[in-house]
Amino acid sequence: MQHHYQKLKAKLKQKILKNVYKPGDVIPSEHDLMERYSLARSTVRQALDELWKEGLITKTRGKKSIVAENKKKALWLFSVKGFSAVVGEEGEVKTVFLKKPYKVRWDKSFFYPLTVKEIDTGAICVERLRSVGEFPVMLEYTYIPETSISISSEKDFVHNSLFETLRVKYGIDIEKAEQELVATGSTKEVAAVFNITQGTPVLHVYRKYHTNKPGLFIYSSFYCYTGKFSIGNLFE
Amino acid sequence: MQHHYQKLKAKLKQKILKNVYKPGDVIPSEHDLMERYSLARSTVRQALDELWKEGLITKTRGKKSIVAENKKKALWLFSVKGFSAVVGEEGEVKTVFLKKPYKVRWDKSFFYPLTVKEIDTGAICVERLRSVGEFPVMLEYTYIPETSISISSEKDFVHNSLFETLRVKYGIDIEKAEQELVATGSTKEVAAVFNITQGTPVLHVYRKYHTNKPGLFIYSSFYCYTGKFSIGNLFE
DNA sequence: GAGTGGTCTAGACCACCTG
DNA sequence: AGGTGGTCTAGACCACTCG
Repeated sequence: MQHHYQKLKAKLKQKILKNVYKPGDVIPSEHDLMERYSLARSTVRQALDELWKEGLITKTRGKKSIVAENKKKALWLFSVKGFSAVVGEEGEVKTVFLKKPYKVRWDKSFFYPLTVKEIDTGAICVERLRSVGEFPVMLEYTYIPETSISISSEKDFVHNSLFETLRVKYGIDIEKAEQELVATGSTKEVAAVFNITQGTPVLHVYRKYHTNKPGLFIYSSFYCYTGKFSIGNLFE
Repeated sequence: MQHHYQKLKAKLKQKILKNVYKPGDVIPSEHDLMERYSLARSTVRQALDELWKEGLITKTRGKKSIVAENKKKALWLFSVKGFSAVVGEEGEVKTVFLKKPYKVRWDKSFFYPLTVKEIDTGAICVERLRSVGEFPVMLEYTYIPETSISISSEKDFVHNSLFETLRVKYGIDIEKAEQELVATGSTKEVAAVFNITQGTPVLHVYRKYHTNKPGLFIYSSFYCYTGKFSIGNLFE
């Protein structure tokens, strides 16, 4: 959280999530934000653009931007900030760590090609289940190269958040990500977690996170049950 | 294709797709592109950022950007420019119009809320099937408000492309889009098109395109069979 | 140390919206 | 007509890469 646009983005996001700016409200114009925070317009715009991509505001030429109505029953998870922003009404998003984080050796046929250095060091796997209200919706396996990282208990997490922990304790920031999507029938294990019948279609996502540390990538494989909530995103 | 960054993006994209810049090649630095095309750096960067989001180049601090290796068996369709960019080796992407475009009245329970004006006018539906090589991968239904648009035959299409047609003939540019994803079992009709057994999981996408014409939105509902090719995208 | 991409500033013009 | 967001310019500093 070092760049100006990230700080501004975080401030506005907080105000939106804490209902200082309510759904349907206008937010200050780019010009106002420039003056209020002593920033150049392009910096303000970068912050607002990211808020738009996360589905928090809508922008229209000639009008002020407004806080999005969060009525959708969609999960907005195609942003590297992950899962937090989203989902109105139906209930809050909760994250549960299924096991203690554990060490693994990279599988020979990992879903993304690995560098030699990555293969030499092992990885730490974190298993998490996300729920909206009572409904489990996302089962995630995250793989972090063991280089200079030591997480051995869920108590090591800051604010119960993996990425927050990486940022605060290790200075690791997520900058970008690439992913691949596949629709697949749920396995017995996945079905059990989501409380659905085996074979029910689920979304399987493979993800590779790019960090601010050159050569350091974080990988993730997760399943989404879209029967209760769809997956939403915005793009250009 | 009016803005400078869009023109530059299109030029670079052409060079990449026509293999003037081959996978693994470096492309000219931002500074070079500034001078060559007499543009400001931020304009060059906007073009390159969009190419990155479409998966055509990779960027690294301190190094020149390079043309991405298109080895992935993934469809890169989360960009409003649609389908064209993608998929190496395995074969070319083809688009087939399944029927003549036909008029429909909006369904009462359309997948996105409609304005009164939209409901009053009807819509034109275009059914298309996309294939990679021999494999059909995407069955799409696109709905265009009938306002000031008259497409009645597939021969009305420019370059066999719907969006190209809207741009050239009607001055309609797609700027942004929002979408929702659901994993679902294929219906009999969908299964028949993809030549799979009924119930095989497919990805169902609902999409709303925002255009440069205020109040004009284009809607799309499509199915992706991800058994042969996954769906890929990049984000921040 | 020179080159590169990431961030940032301080202006500008335009098309669009509203009163 | 004045305000708004979308595009654009012409600079600047930084962290990083590489020879």
